[in-house]
Amino acid sequence: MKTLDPKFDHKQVEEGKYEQWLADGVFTADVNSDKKPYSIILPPPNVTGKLHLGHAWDTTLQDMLIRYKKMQGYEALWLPGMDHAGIATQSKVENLLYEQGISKHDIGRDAFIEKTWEWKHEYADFIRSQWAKMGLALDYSREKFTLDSDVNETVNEVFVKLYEQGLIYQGYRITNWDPKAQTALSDIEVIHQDVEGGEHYFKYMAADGSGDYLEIMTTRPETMFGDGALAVHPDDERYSSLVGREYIIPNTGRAVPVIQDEYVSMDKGSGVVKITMAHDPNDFAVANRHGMKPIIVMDEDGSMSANEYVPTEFQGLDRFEARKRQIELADENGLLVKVEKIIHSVGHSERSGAVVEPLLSKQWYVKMEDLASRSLEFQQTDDKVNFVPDRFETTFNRWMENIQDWCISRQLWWGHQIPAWYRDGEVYVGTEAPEGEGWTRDEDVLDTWFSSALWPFVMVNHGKEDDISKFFPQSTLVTGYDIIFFWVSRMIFQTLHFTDQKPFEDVLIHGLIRDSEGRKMSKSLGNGVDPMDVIEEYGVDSLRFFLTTNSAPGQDLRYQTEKLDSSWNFINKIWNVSRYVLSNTEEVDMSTVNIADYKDQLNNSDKFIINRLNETINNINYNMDKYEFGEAGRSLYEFIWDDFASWYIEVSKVSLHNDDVDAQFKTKVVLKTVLTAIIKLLHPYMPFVTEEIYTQIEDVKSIVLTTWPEVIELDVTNNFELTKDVITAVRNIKAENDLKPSEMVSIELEGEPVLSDFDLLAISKLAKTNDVNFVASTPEYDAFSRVLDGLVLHMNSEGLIDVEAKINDLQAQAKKLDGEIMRSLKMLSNENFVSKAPEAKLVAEKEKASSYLVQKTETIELLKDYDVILEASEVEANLAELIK
RNA sequence: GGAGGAUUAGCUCAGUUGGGAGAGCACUUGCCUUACAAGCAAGGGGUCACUGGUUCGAGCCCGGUAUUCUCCACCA
Repeated sequence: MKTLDPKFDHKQVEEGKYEQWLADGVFTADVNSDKKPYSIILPPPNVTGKLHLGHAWDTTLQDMLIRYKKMQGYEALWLPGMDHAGIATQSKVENLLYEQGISKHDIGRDAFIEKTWEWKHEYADFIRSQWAKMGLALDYSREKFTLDSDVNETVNEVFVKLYEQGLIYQGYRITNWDPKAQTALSDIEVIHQDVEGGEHYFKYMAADGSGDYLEIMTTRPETMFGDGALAVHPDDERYSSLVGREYIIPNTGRAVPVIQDEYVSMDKGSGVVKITMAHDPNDFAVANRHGMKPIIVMDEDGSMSANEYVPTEFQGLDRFEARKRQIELADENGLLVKVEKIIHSVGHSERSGAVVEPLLSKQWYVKMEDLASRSLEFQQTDDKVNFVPDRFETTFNRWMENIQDWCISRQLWWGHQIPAWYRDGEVYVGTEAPEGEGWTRDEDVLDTWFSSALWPFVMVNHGKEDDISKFFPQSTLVTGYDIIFFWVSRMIFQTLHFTDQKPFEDVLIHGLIRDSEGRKMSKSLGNGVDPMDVIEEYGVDSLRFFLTTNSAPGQDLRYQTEKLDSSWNFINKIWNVSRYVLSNTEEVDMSTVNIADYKDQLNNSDKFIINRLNETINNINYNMDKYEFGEAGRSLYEFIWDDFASWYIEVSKVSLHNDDVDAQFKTKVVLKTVLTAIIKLLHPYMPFVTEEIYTQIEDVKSIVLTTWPEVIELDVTNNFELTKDVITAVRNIKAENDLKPSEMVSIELEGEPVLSDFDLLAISKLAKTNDVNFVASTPEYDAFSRVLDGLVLHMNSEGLIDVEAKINDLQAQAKKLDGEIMRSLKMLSNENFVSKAPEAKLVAEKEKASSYLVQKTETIELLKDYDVILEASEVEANLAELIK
């Protein structure tokens, strides 16, 4: 048998374990197993770079669930994968090329895609090495990538089917355009940020030369060249006479007519609005109602178009330059009324950061109405996807209720190319290219989330039909609340549509990880923390325990090194506890020994620790099943540190140093039984250190292959209070001892001799005093006395007691008891409490009250010896009456 | 404009059907006690944001207010 090193060294503990797990195939799920299935699909990370702390958190939660379920006897599958992350990856590679002075157009589509695959392979390897560091129980035999050919096939099939069902269509309308990445975006890829802008008021002079003008406000003067009309509300009497009259766009010679539309608000600004149909979604709608033709004045790169509508000096100018110039020029021409600075919300591209431009273009859309309503109806059924915490279901529902059609085409090269072909205005959509000459394929690719949305059924649909029947729908999806719209909601409606099933039973939503000051971790702030650095310093087990026990579900988590120190200390504690137990219990073989065989030899402390272990196991099961990892972790922490290490191990030393060989062995059995359970319970939180320790308890390949601890079925219920007495006695004696270390000569316990000889021995050893004995009545000598639950503790300091201090001490005890008695009286004298409270609560309260009364009586008796007369109060009499 | 968090000890946060306010870190005191000084033992510290209500009883449930964060929508 190996022994544990004196000092916990996370690097030594982590060394080689992951490789061994993979070699032994402990993470590989068997589709033919009889065991109940449990499955999770890993939210596929983007192949754009390294994993950050948020990934570490997300994956640790999943890893805990997988290991927990495996040990509980489930056939647990955790399916890894990565996402091609279209726009994100493409811009990374473009930047890389840009640094070399190359544009993607220089090398062409095929070569660019080849370069991107190289990038992908490099980062995929890197990500896998990070998964290994984290210890993730992933089944690599099933690993997928969103651009794998079989995934691509499914994506194409889905696209074609949706097209045939009329749920995918091409639309010519205003979309969110990223002029930097030069692609369309969906609504949720646009991030609104408050920035400083201006409300610019221009004069649109009447075309008849009368000198009349209308005052028009705009925040985007550069789009004025695209105006097609000025609009007023039909009911606005101020302007009704002007309808049809024409006004000249400032700095141009072009005049536009006044039209009426209910879209215009009479009470906003001047009540006259310019209609710029190709560069504003609302204006586009108005223009369509009036049969106006769109006028495009800006190109895809954000520069002003070179056409008849844009004045020559503006052509090719960047949109923001054009804005400035237009204002200047209007001012020079006396057409600028005023400019008011404002803070307003402006859409930015999630990826490139560029200000998003509403641009008229032809794109592919998913029609959302039916898909959304089906999801919403499904969430009304008992079979619904269960959100944890459930408030996120409301978030989901709200979004679904207000959803717009989803723009899915992207003007990129990296991604799933859209399976559509064109010839002379004809459109063909199919999984294969159409027959015949002259067809050209759509150059666009699909939104990266279009393929991610299919993950739940694509992932298990790779030629393994059995996997689907066994592991689909998945059991739990774990992700952050920032991903609900992008991914969770889309998985739900796509999976419902294509499989008539939900994608997963539960969605566990966690928060965001923040820096120590509560700010989001971001590149621009430079406050990001690399999980690999944390692992280097604290070890992965510390990181995992920190991540899983320091927040409640759905709440954000602040990264604090103090918490990691604390986690490290806990693991160090576990390490030392294990060292103690293992070095003292070598002869106990856990594969043959059974604690039930020793049930008649168990002392109060043995039963106490088993009782507490049972409570802890129940508590952990309860909380793990509710995804309350923090609560489960705290319960383990308290049990291990307070009950096992601080109490039971100290008591075990008394037993092990005693002469009774049978008792010694029994103590060893308890020690090792409890340790074995603890290490298993800890495993999901800290796989590496528990593997290290467990393989020294039993000869097994891996702790993952063992079983989850069960409650020990022994009658251990009646010893809790006795051991509490022992603990309280030790605590009291030690407290006194600290004050007067050399003066205490003996300890007497007055009352029925309910404690065993071993208990008495334990008290004297742990409190470091002379023998402890039972006495029938109050001793003659002066002693500090404490009234325990059912016993009176006398600490004999042989006449050195300060009598006044002792009296004060006893009176303080009495006063404290009075408070408790008042509280009990209040509750028990309340008819509503007595009649409404659960029976167990009532009984417990009566027992408490009874104990307080006895203690108070004892205290009064003790005070009598010093001629301090303290009568029992009316309150106590009343309470005594109630208890009967 | 709409929605949802958060508000508990000096700091960061738990608090599981309503029933005597907790942890980690920090602080004070005493200890190198044969698993652990990254430890052990003891201790101080809180009108649970404010306010009304329900209840015998509220940190917890309901209404309102304040502060703060986030998301969604709109802004010609």
